[in-house]
Parts: sequence; C-alpha cells; structure tokens
Amino acid sequence: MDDVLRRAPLFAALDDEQAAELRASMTEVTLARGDSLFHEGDPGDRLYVVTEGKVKLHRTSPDGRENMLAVVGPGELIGELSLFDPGPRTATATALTEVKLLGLGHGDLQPWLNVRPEVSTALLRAVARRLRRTNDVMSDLVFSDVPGRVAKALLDLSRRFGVQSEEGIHVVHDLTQEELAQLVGASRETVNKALADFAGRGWLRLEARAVILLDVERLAKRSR
Amino acid sequence: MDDVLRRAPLFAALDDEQAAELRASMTEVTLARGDSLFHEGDPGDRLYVVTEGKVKLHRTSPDGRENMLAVVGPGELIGELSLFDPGPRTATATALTEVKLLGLGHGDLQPWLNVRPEVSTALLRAVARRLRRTNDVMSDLVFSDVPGRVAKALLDLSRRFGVQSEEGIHVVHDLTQEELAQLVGASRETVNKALADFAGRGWLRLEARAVILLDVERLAKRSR
DNA sequence: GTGACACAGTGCTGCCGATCACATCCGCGC
DNA sequence: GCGCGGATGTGATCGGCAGCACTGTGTCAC
Repeated sequence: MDDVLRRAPLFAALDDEQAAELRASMTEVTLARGDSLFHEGDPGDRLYVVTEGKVKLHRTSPDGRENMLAVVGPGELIGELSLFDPGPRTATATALTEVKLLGLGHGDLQPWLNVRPEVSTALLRAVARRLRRTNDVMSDLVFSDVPGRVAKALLDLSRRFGVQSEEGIHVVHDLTQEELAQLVGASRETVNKALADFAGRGWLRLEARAVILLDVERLAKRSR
Repeated sequence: MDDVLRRAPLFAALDDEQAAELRASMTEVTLARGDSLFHEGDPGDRLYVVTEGKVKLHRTSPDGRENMLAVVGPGELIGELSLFDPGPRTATATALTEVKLLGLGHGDLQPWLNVRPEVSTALLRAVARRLRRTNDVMSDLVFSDVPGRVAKALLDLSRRFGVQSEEGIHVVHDLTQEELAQLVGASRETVNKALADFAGRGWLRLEARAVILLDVERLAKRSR
C-alpha cells in the first residue's frame, strides 16, 4: 500500500489488512491543473484523500472576487464537511497540479465508523486540527499586515512542501502570485511588492510558482 | 433532563437513560461575567457544554490586541479541539454573562465514543459545522468592509439569541462595542460609527449590550 | 450627591493597501 | 521566429479604516 495513504488520517488507525480493505472501496480520480473536483453549491457527500499533487479550496464572492481557504496536499482530506454535516459544498476544489485522489462515499464510510471507533477518533482529530489552522489564519487576517501574512503563508507552505537544498529551502507551491494573493486575502499587486521587497533584502529568491527561502529567521520575525 | 442539554450535539443521539448516565459523569461549573474558564496556552483536555449564558472564545496577539473567535451559547461546545487534537488551548474562554457549564474529561468521554458510534458522528457534525461557520467568517473578513461585517454579525447574533417583539427582533448579545469590534476584526470607533449610521437610517435601535433590529431586510442587503 | 470608572459617541489625521494603468517578460503554438 | 495570452513588475492615485484625542453618559460605591 501507498506510503502517503498510510499516513493519511483515514488510514492511520487501521492495520494493513483493514487499510487494504478500505482502500478497495475507494475510487480513483485524476485531474489536470485547472480541473475542478466539485463546485461551491454542488450537492455531494463524498470525501477525498489526495494521494498526489495539490488542490486548492476556494470561494467566489457575489461580485466575482476569489478567496482561497486552503491548499490541500498529499495525505490530506477534501470534502469532509459535506459528509459529516450534510449540505451542499461550501467551496470549490480545483487542481493546482496534476492530481490523483481517492474518493469515498458516505455509505461506504459509515460501516467503518460504526465498527472501528479509531477511525472516528482519527477523523475528529483531523477536523479539529483543520479548525485550529483556520482559526490561526483568521487571527492573522486581523492582526497582521499583508507582508506579514505573505511571510507566514510562505513559511507554512515551506513546512508542508519545502525541501532543503544547499541554497535554502526550495518551496514549489504551484501557486501564481494571483493565487497567493487570494490565499492571504490581498491584491496581487500588493503581494508582488511584498515578495519583491523580501527578495531585495535577500530573504528569498523568486521562481515560477516556487520560492527558495534563504533567511527563514528573518521571515519568521516579519511574520509576527 | 434539561431541555437545552437534550438538544446539545453530545446528547442528541442518546436515549433518555443514556443521556442521564452521561450527564451524571459531568461536573457543573458556574462563572460570573468576566471569569475565565481557561486561558490560551493552558494544558487541558476537558470539553464543556454551555447550559446557561454566553461565553466568548478569544485570543491575544503578541502586542496585546484582542480578537474574538466566537460567542458560544446554550447547547454549544467549548474546548473540543484540545480534546480531539491533544495540545494546549489555543484560545481563552471568558464568560460574557453569568454562565453554567457541564464539563467532561477525555477519559470520561472515550468509552462513549467506543461503544456508541452515534456520539462520534454527532461530534463530527458539530465540529464540521463550526468549521463551516469559521470559513464563512474568514471569507467575510476578506470580502466585506467593516459596516458589512457588523451587519452580518448582528444578523448572526439575532438568529441565535434574538426574540421577536412587536417592535422588531430584540437581540441581547451581552457584548460591549469594544467586544463587538473584536468579533468583527475592527476598531471600536469604526464599529461605533457603523452602528450609529445603521441607527440613523432606522435599521436598528441601540441599547446597552443589546440591539433591536427594525429592518432586517436592509441589514441583510448591506451585509452582502 | 459626587467622584470614579467603564462604556459610548464623534471629528481629525495619516497610512496601508485596493485599484488603475502601464510596461515587461516568458512559454507555447504554429 | 513571431505573435499572443497569461503572468509579473512597478508607479500614481484614492479611499477606508486605525489611531488619537476628546467629549458625553450611565452606573456603581460610599
């Protein structure tokens, strides 16, 4: 079985045999960059585990502006909310890269919840953790200025997707600056200027849909 | 058994006998306005159900500014996060009024989760719902201006705590304007001006720690 | 009744960041 | 290699809101 999957909250509590059984009841989905898994307002009670690539969860305001709630990577869940609290999807899920996911319907999950309480516990932990992160992001929106939020977002992305190289931490985030702006709740222009400023100070280097963090210490200080 | 309790997510799935049994393992806590149940950073793995009154969940930024995450009323949960996802408390809980709560330790809840999967399901739903609300608030922070957020907050409070009278919807929110400002992520002065403006238009009337909504329609339109 | 104190109302000033308006730049198809 | 569209870089302008400095106002203690 896949390594990524074994670390996913849904499988963490199961032994190999059970994990394989659960895995067998899931259906694989593949998306190309830009494809949407589901849209805000759609009905739906399926949950997905990302096995490869990144997906963004985002919303559109009445007047057409976009806001990104989260970037979801390998091992993480998408769409749990509509499953645990029935109702239409409250966000759109769109692939940032080529993506592979495993989907599971409400009916296929229920038996596991009834028989294996560890699965419930693991899911509770996953949702609770997500709620904590969301609360953190909300506080940042209130307390920090745009450059601070950009720094924070980059550090967060680096923790999840960064790889150490001799130059610094290479973070392939797969986001355009427009998308990065939606993630931190600011305009593209302001985010661009913040990035340019950081680059000018030697704290990072910009690349296409990626950054190399050169001075994590300073960035961390700026983010507070 | 208490009516409020029967509607609480923790008890909703249990029959009378089981509810009484669970209730018996909980300990009652009483707080006066201003008292704190726990502080940000405290260790702790107890969960509480509010049975009477209101509690605010809030955080303090490094430089001393305050941000309110939520107002929690009768039937709702407090402190679930530290229980499901072990770790220190990430917010402070402070009583807005005289408050009565029932507390439950991690060890006392676990057996219920193992034996009664409906309890897990109900808790998952409760946390999922909270996460949805939090996502909504986050989108508002990005999309709406301060008056819009104030209007939204008032409508939300009215849905939860309002009572219809012949004049309009009487909403005793128990928040000072300072606290209302912390809830919507704005300064007290700006919130005051927004409220004065709404009152001047005849959309609402201000009272001490309460408002009477006179024109819900207009407020709703302003909040979008 | 009279401080005292917390809360509420309101103008003024300055600044952060949205918006607009461009000027590149870069990857890709043909 | 040429052109085209999407992405990026950067200045100029403008408005919303924070911050400050006050002035009312209500409520409690004594």
